[in-house]
Amino acid sequence: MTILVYEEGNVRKANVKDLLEIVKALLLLIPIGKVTSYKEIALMLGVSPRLVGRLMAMNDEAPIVPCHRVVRSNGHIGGYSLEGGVEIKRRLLILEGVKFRNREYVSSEVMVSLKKFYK
DNA sequence: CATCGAACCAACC
DNA sequence: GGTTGGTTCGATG
Repeated sequence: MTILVYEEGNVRKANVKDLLEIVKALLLLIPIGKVTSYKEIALMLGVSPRLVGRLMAMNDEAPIVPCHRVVRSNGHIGGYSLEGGVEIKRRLLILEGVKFRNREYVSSEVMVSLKKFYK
């Protein structure tokens, strides 16, 4: 369960459980009607975007912890492993006021950087 | 814009 | 050990 994390020029150990808690906290910072990307979170944590996706899937408190507000870096809606799949994800986002460019992509203006809230 | 291949990395079998 | 994802990037047309 322990993995390596690249942080501020150093490599340190962390376990997936801890990362999951951090990710949850980050997700709660995303304003309603906005989204962020797997990449953004991956860069902040120093892990691979794929792992971020896995962490989302491990989130047992969805949609209270809004893992549906995370999309691909190019705006594509991405995936959703919970009951209902991407359909539910899209519905939740629309419900929150997220604008879509088309069925698969959110509008670029709803992407928000989490770094603003960091530090 | 769309598709493709490769790198990604812990979980799962 | 091989496969599988809630991905990304660069190359190509």
